[in-house]
Amino acid sequence: MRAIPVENEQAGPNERGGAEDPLFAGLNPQQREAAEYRGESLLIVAGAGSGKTSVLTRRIAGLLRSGEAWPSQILAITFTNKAAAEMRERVEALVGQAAEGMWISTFHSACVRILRREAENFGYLKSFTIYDSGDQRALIKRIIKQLEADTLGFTVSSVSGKISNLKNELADVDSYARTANMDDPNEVMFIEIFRRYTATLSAANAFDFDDLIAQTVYLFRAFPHVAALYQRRFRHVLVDEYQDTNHAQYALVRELTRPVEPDEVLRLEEQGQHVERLRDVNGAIPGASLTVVGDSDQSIYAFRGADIRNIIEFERDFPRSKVILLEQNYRSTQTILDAANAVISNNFDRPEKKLWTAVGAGEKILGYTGYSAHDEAQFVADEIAKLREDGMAYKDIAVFYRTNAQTRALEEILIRSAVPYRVLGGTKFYERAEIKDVLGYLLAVANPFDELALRRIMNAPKRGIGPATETALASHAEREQTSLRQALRDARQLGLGPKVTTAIEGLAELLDEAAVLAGTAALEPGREATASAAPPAPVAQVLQLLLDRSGYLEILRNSRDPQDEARAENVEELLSVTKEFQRNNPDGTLVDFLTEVALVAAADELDDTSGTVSLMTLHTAKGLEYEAVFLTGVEEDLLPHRMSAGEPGGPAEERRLFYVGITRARKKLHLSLAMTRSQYGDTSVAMPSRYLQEIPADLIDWKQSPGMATSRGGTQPRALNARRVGGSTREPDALSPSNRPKREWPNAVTNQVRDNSALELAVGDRIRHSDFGEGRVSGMTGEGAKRVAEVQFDAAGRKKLLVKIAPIEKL
DNA sequence: ACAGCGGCAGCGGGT
DNA sequence: CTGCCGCTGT
Repeated sequence: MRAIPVENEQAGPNERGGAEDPLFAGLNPQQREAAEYRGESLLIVAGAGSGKTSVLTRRIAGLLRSGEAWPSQILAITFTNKAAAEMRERVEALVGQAAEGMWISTFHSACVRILRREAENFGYLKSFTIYDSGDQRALIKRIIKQLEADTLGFTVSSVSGKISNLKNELADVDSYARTANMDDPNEVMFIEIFRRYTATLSAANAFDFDDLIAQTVYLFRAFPHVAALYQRRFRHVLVDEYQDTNHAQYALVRELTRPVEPDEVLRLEEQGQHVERLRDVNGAIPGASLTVVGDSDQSIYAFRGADIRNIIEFERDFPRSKVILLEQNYRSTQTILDAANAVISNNFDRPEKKLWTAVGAGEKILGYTGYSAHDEAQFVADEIAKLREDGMAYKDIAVFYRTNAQTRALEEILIRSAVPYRVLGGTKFYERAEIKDVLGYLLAVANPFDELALRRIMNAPKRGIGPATETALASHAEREQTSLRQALRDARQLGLGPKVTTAIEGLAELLDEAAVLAGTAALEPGREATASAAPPAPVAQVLQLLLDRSGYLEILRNSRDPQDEARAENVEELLSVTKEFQRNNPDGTLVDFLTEVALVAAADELDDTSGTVSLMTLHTAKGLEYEAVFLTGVEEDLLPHRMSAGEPGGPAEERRLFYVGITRARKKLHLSLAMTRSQYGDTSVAMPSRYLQEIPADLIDWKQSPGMATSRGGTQPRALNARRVGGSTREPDALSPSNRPKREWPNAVTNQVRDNSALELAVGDRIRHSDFGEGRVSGMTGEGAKRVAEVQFDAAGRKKLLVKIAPIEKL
């Protein structure tokens, strides 16, 4: 993260004359108005790089300085932990210690805080578990198997997607069942799955990610006196990235900013809450002031329910609202902004907005078309080397891609080229099996009703508790109307083998002992007596006990599987995470630790001092900026992604994703693609993305254009942009027949793709390649258009070539 | 109960 | 190509 000076380092000279308030120094007139405006509701439409965080943080600082608000009356909500951390840091830089009393957090962590405080009001324990998507999948998988729903075509991902969408719309099983068509067996089955899923979660005293928001809304709606506590408390609610809010989040914001009715105000007063200064003439507490910041052009989360209408219809939703547009960009060169504006203007039905900058044109965009993903990656590595020679630091360079699968080729080449890099947001530490196992132990201690956690650790490490034993325990619990945890304690009654019985009892004792140590023993009814009067032990100590006595770590260390060594190191890493947690949070409980782990899963605290190139998906890139950006894989079926084609609004959303990528670059933007791309183990021809055509030709220097790459030397470098389809640069989002990429862009690229289909090749043939020179065919695989030749080149080494399009001839 | 295997489905993004 | 599932043999 960049160092955040108090002055706005991005803004140009102050455009207003006169005595300057240092708090607002350097803000342009629109930014300043947005920071100073006072009213019920404010929408700040903040284009990419327009300094919105500066505005938000100054707005907060202004409220505090003028005495309009106490820190505790401010709630600032972001989507990511990273954004929350940055905002906190920047507010701290302005107001110092006062920042500590503010809630600056993500939607999810704000809701967890509320739910933990209020859990006991609606049938949960405050030690509830948060199920991540992996847990959710595991649970759904079990339910599908129980119900044999796979025979009806149900998959884990279809079910979890549907449940998630419903929760984002604030639907629950019952409300959904009321509207469903019960003549449809698939509907009936889905409802049964959903019902069991909901029941299991609630029996486990657990919430999934979507529940965190939805349940908070239900809580507020069902208990107005609970809602009133928060409506009274938060006088200023600020929401970042408002274009990414889904319906549940929107509803939450509405609930939080609702006025408190006079009778509820009286109730608050009876509880000893201070209300006198907040009451209006009618005795009500007016709704909190709401500030939302967003940019509909950067809405890229429709897949998880984000509803762009929330921002588009803000003025209708909040009738007395004010809208302020920030269009001056302090990040990129005009060339980059021109490209971005040109691309995004192809999305129709968007509020007009054009970014501009005072910094000048800058360098052209550099384009490159590789023969393969590796060739493309080599371009990235080579250009990074050049940027280095020109004095750019690795940390100022980023490489973006659409899908995580694309990292492989990039990583291979970067390693080979000795470029230091790190992958942001990839496979996460907390998703590794051994980490989930160990966390399972902690979860089972923190929440004895968490059946999923218990099942996970039952046989990890192996103690001879197989599926049969697990089923026996579960049915015992069912029969006795008790928990799985209690069933473990009752193992002796089950008539299992002596070895297994001892193992189960050992696990039950270990968990009980750890619960006493952690101070969670009293959670189970009837076991209060075992609770210890001593204060809860630190998390690390509890974990150490669990690891020592379960033998988990020991078994990994003694394993002869070489991978287990790395797993053991990961577990040790987790142990040091718990120690670190305790240092930072001396009073932090086990539940606090587990909450942090669940919500801050990406341990990608970005420290820009690391001196590495950053690799990430386009989604991860939002909100970040780099001196130089490589946007890779700009191909049809990748960007726009194949799966977006059938979705309403899909291609438009993919275009916004491309736009987000372009606008991350400060000085130098690179666009690259490959002519062939491998997936599922085989290689196919890739077409240049339709979005490339939307960038004016004179903004891009093609080091190798798609045209050049297909017919060496024959075409003009800018053939790609040379011919435009007459008049129509706008395309409807639906994939109408007249609108398929190939038809719409009958340009040089698609027409010039080489076709060697007829070329006969066999092992042993000598060939000449226009780049790699002469070589001998050492292997042939694949059929028809996917025929691949493996060639041992005399000078260039061994390569795999897609025969159909490779620039080769037989000798 | 469990290791080892072969067959098959999946790579769309994140709290 | 990879990871997961179910089958088989011990």
